[in-house]
Amino acid sequence: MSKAYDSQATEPKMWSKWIDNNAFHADPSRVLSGEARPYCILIPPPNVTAALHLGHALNNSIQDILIRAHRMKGYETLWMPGTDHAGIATQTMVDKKLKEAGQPGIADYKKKELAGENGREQFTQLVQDFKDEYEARITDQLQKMGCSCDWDRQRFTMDDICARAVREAFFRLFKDGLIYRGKRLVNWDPVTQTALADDEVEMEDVDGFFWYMRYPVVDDAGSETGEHVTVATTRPETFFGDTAVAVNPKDADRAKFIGKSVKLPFVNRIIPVIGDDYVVPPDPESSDSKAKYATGFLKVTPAHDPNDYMIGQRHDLPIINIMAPDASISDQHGWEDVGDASQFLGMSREDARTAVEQAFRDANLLEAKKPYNHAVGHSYRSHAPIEPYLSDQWYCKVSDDKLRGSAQRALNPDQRTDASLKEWTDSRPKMMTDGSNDGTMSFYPARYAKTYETWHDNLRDWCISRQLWWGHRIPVWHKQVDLSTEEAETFCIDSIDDVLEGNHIGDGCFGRAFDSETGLPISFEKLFPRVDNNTRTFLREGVVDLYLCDKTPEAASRWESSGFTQDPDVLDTWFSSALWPLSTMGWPNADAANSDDDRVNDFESMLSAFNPSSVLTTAREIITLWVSRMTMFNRYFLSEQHSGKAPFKDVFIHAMIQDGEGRKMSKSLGNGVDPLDIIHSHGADAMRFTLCQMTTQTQDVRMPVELDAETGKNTSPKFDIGRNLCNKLWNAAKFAMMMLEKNPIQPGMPIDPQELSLVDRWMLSRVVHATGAINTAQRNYMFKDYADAVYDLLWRDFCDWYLESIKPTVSEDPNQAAVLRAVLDAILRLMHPITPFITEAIHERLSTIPMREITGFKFEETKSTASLCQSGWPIPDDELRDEVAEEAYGRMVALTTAIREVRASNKVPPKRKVVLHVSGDLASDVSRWSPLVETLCNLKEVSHDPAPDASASFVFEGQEYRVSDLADAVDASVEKDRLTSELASLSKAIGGLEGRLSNPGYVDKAPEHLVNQTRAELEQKKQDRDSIQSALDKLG
RNA sequence: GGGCGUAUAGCUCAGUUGGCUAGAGCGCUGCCGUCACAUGGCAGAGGUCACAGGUUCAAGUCCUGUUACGCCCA
Repeated sequence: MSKAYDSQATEPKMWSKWIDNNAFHADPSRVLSGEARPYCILIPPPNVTAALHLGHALNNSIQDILIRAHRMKGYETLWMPGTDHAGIATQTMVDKKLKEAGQPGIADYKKKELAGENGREQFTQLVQDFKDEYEARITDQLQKMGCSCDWDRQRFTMDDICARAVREAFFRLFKDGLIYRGKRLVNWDPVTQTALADDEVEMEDVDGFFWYMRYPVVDDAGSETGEHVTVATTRPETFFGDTAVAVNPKDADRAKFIGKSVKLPFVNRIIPVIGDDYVVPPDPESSDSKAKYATGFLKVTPAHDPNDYMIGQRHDLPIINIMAPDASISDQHGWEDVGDASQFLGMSREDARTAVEQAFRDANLLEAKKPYNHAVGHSYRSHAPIEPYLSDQWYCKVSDDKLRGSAQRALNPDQRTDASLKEWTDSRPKMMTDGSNDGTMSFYPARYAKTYETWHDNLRDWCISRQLWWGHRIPVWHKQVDLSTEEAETFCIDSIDDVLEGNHIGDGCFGRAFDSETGLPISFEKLFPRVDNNTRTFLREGVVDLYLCDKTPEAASRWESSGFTQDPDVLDTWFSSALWPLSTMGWPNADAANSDDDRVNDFESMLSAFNPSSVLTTAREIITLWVSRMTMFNRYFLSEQHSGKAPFKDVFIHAMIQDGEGRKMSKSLGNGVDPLDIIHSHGADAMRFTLCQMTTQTQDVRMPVELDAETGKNTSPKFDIGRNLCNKLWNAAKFAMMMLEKNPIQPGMPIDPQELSLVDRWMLSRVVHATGAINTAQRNYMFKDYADAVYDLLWRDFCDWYLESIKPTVSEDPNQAAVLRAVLDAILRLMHPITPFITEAIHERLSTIPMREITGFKFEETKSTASLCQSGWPIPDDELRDEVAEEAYGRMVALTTAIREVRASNKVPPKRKVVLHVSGDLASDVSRWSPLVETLCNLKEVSHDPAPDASASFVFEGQEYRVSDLADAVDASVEKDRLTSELASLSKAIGGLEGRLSNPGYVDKAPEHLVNQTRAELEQKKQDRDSIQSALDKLG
């Protein structure tokens, strides 16, 4: 074996071994037959937009640790891998790359599409190529990290199987009335020109202004009365779309204006002054900045402000959209009465703001302009300010109890809050109801349940359409139909030949009709009025918009020949992500999935074997974006009588890695660390161990980032911890196996642990302790505790003490050799989930070394032992826990430490052997511990004679002992200093203990065992002090 | 404005239901080329547990308030 561990040479070999053994493949039939319990993790599919960063490395290391541990514990283990198409992010990224390369971007392809030249298809093909490249790159990264995913089942959110799930889900929700089309204000990103969901909008504080604009009051005839009202606004450029001015009816000074009218300058539109509670009356002294800056008059622009939209709804105000999709001022999208404002048309909203200010100023209509800092929504993708924009969008009615309530009820009742349960009485989990499936999902750490709960309490309907090309196209076809025509009648009657009920049109297709005039839905009953019990007729007047949702692959050919056009929009990426627990398992059609995927043929078993999954491991911002939606959909689509099960039992939210200054790692700051760089410099195991050890229960962890001068790449000294640990393991194993190969273990009957030496019994007991600690840590997702337990077991117990202790005896003691072999094996298994490559490599060699069983030192049964990765987890009997050995060995360690201190303070050269003088009880202990003490303290001999004058003293368990032959002469002053400082610290401790015991409250009220413990401790310290004092006295 | 988190050694972090003289790793100081490992060994220095009150026999830990920083939501 090499002097140091070589990760670069080892990792590829071990990876091939696992793949050749098919070690990661999950077999659902073993679950369904009851042979094995399932353990399943669905990977949070990384976006194909970019390579993985350190946060991914952390998240996936955690998942692999859990997966590998459970595989070794005998579970049938599935880790489902895959990637996410990430609609807007990927499309934007490809567009940017094309532009950087000087090639046509999406704008050019849009022109092509308009010209009928297939621009959409050409562009999405380019994105597809990009996706292929990044998917391969991400897969490679995960494999380099050692991720033991079932690679035969890898999915992509836009592959055929996932696409079928999306069509099915959309169809069912559409049919059930949980998807609707609505003209609403959306969060519009004018740069990417798409709607965004609420959670895709980032609030940023912006230094802006309040503008105070005067609107003249007019009389009934429209003539100015000479009065005016002053509105305060942060967005003067939207005034073209004002359709009212509002005041608070309780505002005594201004309520008199209600019912009057004002004239919009330049536009010359006459708009009413209305009363609405929403308006905040002005109060210059108020700490509320709204009241402080308000004038009491609010301009109401329903098409460009969500609050104004609500006011507009309450007062039935017109909604006038004054902008084009790129947010320039336009009279082409719903604004007709331009009046004298045509000079502003075509301006960007930023230019318009300046121009409007100037125009008002010139007309003496600008009263003031005050600086104002406020939060403005920005697109998380383009970072442009969001424009509230009126448009037709598809919504998923997540506010329905079947979705929202179901997600609330999924939460473990211990993690619900009283306030939420009180407000949402229906959301109380119905745990007592048979088959309710409620209350089964728990968050770790528990505090994150609150984020989940609050999100649902405040949930609004989810805008699911995106004006993009990269994504799942909405499976809806539209046609405006004039019902009076013969063609319409023929079409409608023919198409509903096999009407079953409602608007069900044929197999897999469902339609809804809306009155084109009013936009109101037209029911089936109205469209096909009943003549008598058996006959229906057809409504022969009016124009309707027909929307047909068709989930079948033949949909396009079926409807487009009849003049229908497919909705051009795609679905929000999270719609397909939300189906991940279903689509990856072949839902809704296992047979079709089997034929779509030639790698596996057991989709029919997957859903029942592995859904719900065991745990979802993710970052906290995903709770709202993804956890919620997966829960709603899984429960909705798997519901029979009751809501289906939540898609996972546990949700583990891991910490976020920041740099040394507490900033997010990001490309723009240049403080990111690339996992592949670390794998290259330190090895995958070192990276994994370090990340595992950093994973505490807090929400942020810091990783100081340094630029490596040699490679020019970012790294962190923290990874040295992992590298050093691997090297330590490598060398300890090398040493142990050298011993074992020199003196091979003879096979024989299992060894009775009672026949083993002290240090062997101690070491076995340490393994039992560590195994327990590690199991507990895993169960509670305490990854740092796991790493620390491994560190202590390997480094402190095994290397520092066990290996050092057995050096003189292991070659002559066959039982000890067997223990060494067994303990190293157990350590490799306990470490394997964190550091899979190195442990596999060592185990490969260890498994060629003969072994002899030790009674009670057992390992879990697994379906294969072809590699360590597939082998069983340690399950040592509790009887191997040996408190007597731990106590005795602990005393020996304390004695060793005391002697080493004497040696160090007297500057005894490490090579010099000294003489220990003991008498009394300790003498027999030391002879029993021989030759451990001699080896560990480097003793020439243990003498029972009194020490010569040239010796140094130390105190052990209240008695004074001496060490001689330290040097040719002992320096009395060093000795004196050491003893004096020890005496001082003892006196301080004694003072503290005496103080506690002289406090009557303590003796009376503290538990008795604690008081006794304090008394015993005081006695011991006093003995120590007296011994030291007497040693000092002898020094004179 | 609401919610959550964090503040402990120079740095990164542990510290369960209150019960040690507050721990670990890195870094630092001294010694060590020793035949598993210098990516190592042995020994050592280093802390008013953010601040102010309170509860208690006992507070890093519980309560109240304050300050600073971070994140999420509005």
